[in-house]
Amino acid sequence: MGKKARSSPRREESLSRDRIIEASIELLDSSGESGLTFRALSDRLATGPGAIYWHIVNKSDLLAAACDAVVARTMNETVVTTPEATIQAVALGLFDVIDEHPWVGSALTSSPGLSPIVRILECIGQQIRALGVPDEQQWASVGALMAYILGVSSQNAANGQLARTRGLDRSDFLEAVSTAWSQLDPREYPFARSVAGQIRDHDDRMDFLAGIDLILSGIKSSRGR
Amino acid sequence: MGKKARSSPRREESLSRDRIIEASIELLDSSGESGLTFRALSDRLATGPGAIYWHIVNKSDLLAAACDAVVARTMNETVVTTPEATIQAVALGLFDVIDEHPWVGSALTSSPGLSPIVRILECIGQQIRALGVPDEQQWASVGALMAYILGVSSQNAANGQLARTRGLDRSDFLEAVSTAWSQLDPREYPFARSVAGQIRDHDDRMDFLAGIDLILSGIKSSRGR
DNA sequence: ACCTGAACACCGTTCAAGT
DNA sequence: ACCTGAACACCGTTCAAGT
Repeated sequence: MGKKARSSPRREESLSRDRIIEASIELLDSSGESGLTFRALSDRLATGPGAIYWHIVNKSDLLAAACDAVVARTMNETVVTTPEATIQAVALGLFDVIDEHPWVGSALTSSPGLSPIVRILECIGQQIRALGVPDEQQWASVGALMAYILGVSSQNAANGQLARTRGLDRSDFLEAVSTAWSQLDPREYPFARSVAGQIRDHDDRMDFLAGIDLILSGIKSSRGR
Repeated sequence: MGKKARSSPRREESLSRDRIIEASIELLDSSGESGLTFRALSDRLATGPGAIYWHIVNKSDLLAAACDAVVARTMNETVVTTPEATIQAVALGLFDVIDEHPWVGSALTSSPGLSPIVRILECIGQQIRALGVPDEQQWASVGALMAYILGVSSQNAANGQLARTRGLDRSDFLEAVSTAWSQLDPREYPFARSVAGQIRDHDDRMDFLAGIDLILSGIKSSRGR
């Protein structure tokens, strides 16, 4: 129970941008967005807070870099087959990374460096092209898919975090939302009340894929004009 | 040039939750998310930082309340006509509020109180029902539309903020993104390069509406199974 | 019941000083 | 060239004390 019995292992390698980013990801995963602190980070890296600034410009740069690293890893893992299957695969891949690393969701939207966004756009864009979507419609199609993928994934991850904050697991959380919605004023919220039941026992990933198919079918049906 | 010549007008009314939320919105609009501070807020309200805690539980509650107030205002302004037109109207309404109040975008995603989300879901859900979408597809349809609307609007607002940070107007910013993309490695980023030209002179709001139509056509085409 | 404002335990960031 | 760690100017939040 010694005051501070060498909590972190003695530093073996010298500091580097990559080692800092790697440690940041671990910190973000274990303690969330608010857990990434220059003090916590320098503790883990067995150095002082000032040292980090030699390799990283500031906190938002650090967050963007961590985000890019995680996204790049996922994009590289995606196997390219048919356009539809590839889009589904990359969508599910992103859904799962964001679920595993909830901080990626919010970091992506406000990402000052655009690189992770461009990575995703490129991959989806190539498939949209392969589908034979005419030039003028490519931008809107890719935009719709990306907004959907990132939007739903972020919301899903935010729900998961919110649930965790309240000490519930996912199904307890959905249960709570479901009953809250079913108690809304039926005059003002008829629709929310009517879908309250559906929300309880649905599969987030399946619904997510159903939405992708919906958008893909919209893209294909308006392809011939 | 007196040290501090009564910067804020003397308080006339007593403090209240509504007055605090109103002042928070002004502060968020004028100085962004980082401008909302208990000290800045209490200055503007001519009181001490502790007083605010009598009416508000904490900062995230305050942000959620400000967000809800702005969203509720927009939703109430939307005129209901045909389902398609109503969905377009509410989508454009949200696009514009989020453009005007960029902080709403990020606050909506991580909103711990779900009320603004439910407001939007209810409005869109009623239109989806009116379109005759079968029960099992309603959830996915509404989810796709909401994710698209909030996703694109938030991204658009984030771009605007990013541009402002760098002291550029919107078209200068798009110009910069366009040239950055056109300089990407053609082997790795063929698609991004090819759409780089399109990004320069496009109308964000028009593209946004095109995406809505795309999703609506997907919803309608899969409606009969 | 409502407000005050000092105090606490944090932040990100800087920078003289070291090696 | 790279690292150290004290110091600065902030935060959100609490709470004894006032009215």
